Amino acid sequence: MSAANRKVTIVEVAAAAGVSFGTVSRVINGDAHVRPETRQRVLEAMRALHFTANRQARRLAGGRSNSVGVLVPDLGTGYIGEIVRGIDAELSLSGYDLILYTTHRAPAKEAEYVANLVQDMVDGLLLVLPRNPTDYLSTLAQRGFPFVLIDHQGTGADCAAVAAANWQGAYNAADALIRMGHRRIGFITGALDLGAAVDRLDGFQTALRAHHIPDEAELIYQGTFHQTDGYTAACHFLDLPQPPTLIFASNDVMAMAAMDAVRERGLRVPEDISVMGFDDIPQAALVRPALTTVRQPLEQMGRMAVQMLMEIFGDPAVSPRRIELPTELILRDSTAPPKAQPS
Amino acid sequence: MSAANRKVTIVEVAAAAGVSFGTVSRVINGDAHVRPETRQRVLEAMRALHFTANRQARRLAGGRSNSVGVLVPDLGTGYIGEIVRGIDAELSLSGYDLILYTTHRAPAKEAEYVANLVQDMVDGLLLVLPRNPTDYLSTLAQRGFPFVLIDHQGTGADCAAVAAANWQGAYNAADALIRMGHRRIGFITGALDLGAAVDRLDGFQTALRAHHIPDEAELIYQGTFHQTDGYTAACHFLDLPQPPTLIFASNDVMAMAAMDAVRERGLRVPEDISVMGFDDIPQAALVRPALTTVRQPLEQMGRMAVQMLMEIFGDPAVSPRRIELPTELILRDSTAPPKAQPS
DNA sequence: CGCGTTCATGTAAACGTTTACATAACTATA
DNA sequence: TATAGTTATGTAAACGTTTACATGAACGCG
Repeated sequence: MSAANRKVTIVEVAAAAGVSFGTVSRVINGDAHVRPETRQRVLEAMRALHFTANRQARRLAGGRSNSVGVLVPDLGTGYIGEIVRGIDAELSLSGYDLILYTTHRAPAKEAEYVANLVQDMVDGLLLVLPRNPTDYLSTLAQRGFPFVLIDHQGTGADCAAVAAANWQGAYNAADALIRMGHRRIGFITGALDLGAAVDRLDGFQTALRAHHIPDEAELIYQGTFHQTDGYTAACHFLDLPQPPTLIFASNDVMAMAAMDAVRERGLRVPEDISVMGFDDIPQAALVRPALTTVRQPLEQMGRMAVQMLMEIFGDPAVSPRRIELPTELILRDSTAPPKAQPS
Repeated sequence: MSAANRKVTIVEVAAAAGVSFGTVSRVINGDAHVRPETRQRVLEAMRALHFTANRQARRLAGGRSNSVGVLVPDLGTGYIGEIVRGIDAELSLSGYDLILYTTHRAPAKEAEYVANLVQDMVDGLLLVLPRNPTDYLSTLAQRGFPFVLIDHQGTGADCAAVAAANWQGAYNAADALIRMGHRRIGFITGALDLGAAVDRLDGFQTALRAHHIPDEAELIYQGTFHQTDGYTAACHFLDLPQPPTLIFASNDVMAMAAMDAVRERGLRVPEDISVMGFDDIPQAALVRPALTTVRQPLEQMGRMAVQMLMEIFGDPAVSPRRIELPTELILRDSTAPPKAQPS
């Protein structure tokens, strides 16, 4: 109501409530040693003065800042965006603030810098899709700083992590499409320095083997998860003497680009060739034909990561778990049984 | 190299460099009063010790935290994401960190709380699409706290702001499509408590008038920018005795939903009915048929806002400007001249 | 009824900086 | 060569909290 011109501090609240600032601090931090009636008085004073604790000072003095840092590689693909949505939603439930860092600019060295920097700002860290995190992960772990990895198939080191069942998703999808009749499948990999990409490729190849389909080199195109790869990969496949009947891209973005390439050749999806992706980003359902894909529970991964972090906050000694969330094949309109089946 | 276990402070750097901590502080802040050779020694010590200044302490002591807060309503639509991308890119150029707050949870009152909270955390604020900002805007302005509004057609109060030429965009688009032959156009509005939505509607209606086309109530559907509105609006229009030949949605998300509705009726876009949107979010180009739309320079709006903020940092007394970035009609495949033209 | 406990509250130091001020070391001037 | 005027550096207080410790009041027990 009244336009307090300066910042309201704990001391002013104390004065208003007729107690010392120490007591106010105790009330804020929920310390048990404060008489209910005193607490009430303090609470009222806080409300009346529109008091909000200064997080800087809090954290500096050794308390919690009630915010967690989120490191993401970028914001471009929609894929990250979904994860962040989940994180944000869950975080706000717990009354934490989100501090977002994009690290697309940060090669090797900057990583440690960022980690360092972030450390005295936030209570914990959420690392989305860390690229080569070995550098600072050890530092973090060793200092006992709370963090959880999202979508990183790590070195197996015992870090708290949440990921999607990439291998399983790729396997199941390939299996289903093979049963549908496809035997020549062009696969576009992701950036193979990412565990997720390797897992998807591996799941795919295992399904092939399970059906006794030979693993032909010309049907594996090495991509990097970027849109352009989808386009060039599709061109490569279509130029083959015997093109595949299905293109399976390691993510949706590449799959969509592949569809464009197919159409540019005057071919139709899925009548002439089927296309599928991985991720189920929002636009996968919007694109025409709607994209068959493997759904990663992106938003839920974010939520889960936050929950794990809160668990760690509660008990720092808790042994780090790695949670793998299930993926699900989403059949839409971009896939169909192959039209001409020689076999 | 060496695994410093504790946080490195200014004092340790001072010891290593053989100077007092005051001098180190001066070096950090680029104070002129320090001998070049001393500065060199301090710099080396900082590097050797992997020193990074503690932002909390810095800000608490009255300095800058080198981070700016960004308030967004949510992260869902892709529309906001683009703006944030621009902000992030430009911010990192200036060496600032981004602190992201999503306010979807924040009705009326929380706004002031958030603003208060944020204030002692960041050096400045970027408010994306503030809903009813009058509450805290005055507080902010009155305290001389630096901030700039993004995509808010305000009360005309003199706040720094960047926006897109919504009126012009809608006018030009409508004008172009009318010249293409459309005379019955169904318009889906956005949430009319948002200035942008009003401007688009107004631009559209003005174009109609300019071409002496009567403004029929049944051809204006009041939406809220959400996907479902697009669907129901399209159904409404198609059920009309004389359906429009073009549906003009106030954003891309509604336009895409409208296309779905059209297709469900067994009609084809654009052969049977044209559809267009507004924003040019990334998926607008991906969707089939690719969506005709009005491009808002989303990313650039973010960049511009940061630049304005930096300007304010540089000289707080600078008089607040309102910048309106031009919009552009992007003709894609979802629009075509109307097929049967009675007139 | 007095003394050791327990519980509520006040106090002081610390967190890592910045900034205003004090001081020491130089210059330049007369 | 003494002296005022700079310029570089050191020092102390402040920022708004938390936390360990000190104090004082109330209470139960023998």
